[in-house]
Amino acid sequence: MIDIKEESTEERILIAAEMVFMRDGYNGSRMQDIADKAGINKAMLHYYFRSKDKLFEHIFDLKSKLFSPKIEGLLAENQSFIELIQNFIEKYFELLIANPFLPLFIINTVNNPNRPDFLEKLPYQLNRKFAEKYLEDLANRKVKQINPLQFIISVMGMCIFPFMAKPMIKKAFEMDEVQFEKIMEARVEELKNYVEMILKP
Amino acid sequence: MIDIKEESTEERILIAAEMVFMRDGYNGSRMQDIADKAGINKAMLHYYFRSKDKLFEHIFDLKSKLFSPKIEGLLAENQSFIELIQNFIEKYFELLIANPFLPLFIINTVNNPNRPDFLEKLPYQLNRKFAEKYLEDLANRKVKQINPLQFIISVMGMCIFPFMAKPMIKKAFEMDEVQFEKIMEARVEELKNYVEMILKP
DNA sequence: AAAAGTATTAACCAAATGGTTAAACCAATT
DNA sequence: AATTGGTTTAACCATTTGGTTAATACTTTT
Repeated sequence: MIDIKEESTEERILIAAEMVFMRDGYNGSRMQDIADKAGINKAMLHYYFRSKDKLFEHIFDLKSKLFSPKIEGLLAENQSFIELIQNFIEKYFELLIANPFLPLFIINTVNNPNRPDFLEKLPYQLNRKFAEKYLEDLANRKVKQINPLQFIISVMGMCIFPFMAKPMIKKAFEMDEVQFEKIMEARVEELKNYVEMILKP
Repeated sequence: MIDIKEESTEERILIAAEMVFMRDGYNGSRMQDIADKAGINKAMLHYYFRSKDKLFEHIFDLKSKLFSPKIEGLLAENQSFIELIQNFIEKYFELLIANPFLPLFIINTVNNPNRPDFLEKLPYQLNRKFAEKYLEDLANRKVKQINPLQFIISVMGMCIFPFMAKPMIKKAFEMDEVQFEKIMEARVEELKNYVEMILKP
């Protein structure tokens, strides 16, 4: 348990709210729970953030930016599509290992029919840039012909799915937490190999 | 909207509960909402199923069996590991297209820390049988050497992920519902190709 | 037809929950 | 020291929500 006593009240609320919302989702979260975790009175939550909705929106805004990561850094170096994807997998796994609840949080929020506007907040540039780079390399015969849309969805799925299905995976393969983490670390290289096997002409 | 007026009260409750629980999750669902959809009094829900918990458990029991599908049928025919996986993808997509909310429902339930027992209810034989078959084919040099555990997780992820990320995918690639469904249908062949490219020696 | 069992309803209840208010507290300013 | 502005608290409020109850309607048995 992190000690959040040192921070300012507003920071403590944000840290507590992030913990609770990420773990329990909007509907499963209780303002009292957040207040307790922040070590403050429930009224303070409304003093700093007017309502549960507004507080949630604040957390979502912070977290949603992480989900489709900025790939400017990846694109900067003049690399092939295969290298680009492999690089993406590496960076994305770092993020997911640091934020294992992020996928479920984002996907649940975005699937909530009561909050269609939240869908707009996610950054979507990434997919187009991937597709562009793919077509460029295809013209130069540096990659096999596949459907880039399907391919990108596949890569995302292979990265994200295990973090959402973690309890099932642990159970199915009789793993403890440490073993699971080891598997996730090893997964990066495995996926990079798959990418090569699928794309290399 | 399906007309459920013809069915018995108990059946109508189950149909309504399935709709609501699958869409809104346990915490997001309201007993009143289920009662309204079933066209009955709220007290009837408690008359037939003692509590919200029990009703939810009933629905989960029915749906959880679908998630890790029986592969006896697939294993019966004496086929290679590659064919087995390809066959699995085909059958699994049929299921997912018919039950697009199933993955999110199961994964959310199983990630709920308040209900650790629900994790036990899922069928897990499938993974072991896949691994066995893989090792058999590996010995006969019919498949490349990969990590079967990582591979199975990858296949599951590639199948399941797009159904959970559907709102984001539609938004990112500016698709409507019909286009999305077409992409999902086409996805089967694409994934079967990936499997060959990864596994064929 | 009477009795007995089953299904259904309206009204009600208690707890939980998001949110408000008015007073108290505290730090800086004058 | 008094004023002022922001911060914090305890108590309170209204609504929602899962669940109950007692009476009523409907079916089946005798």
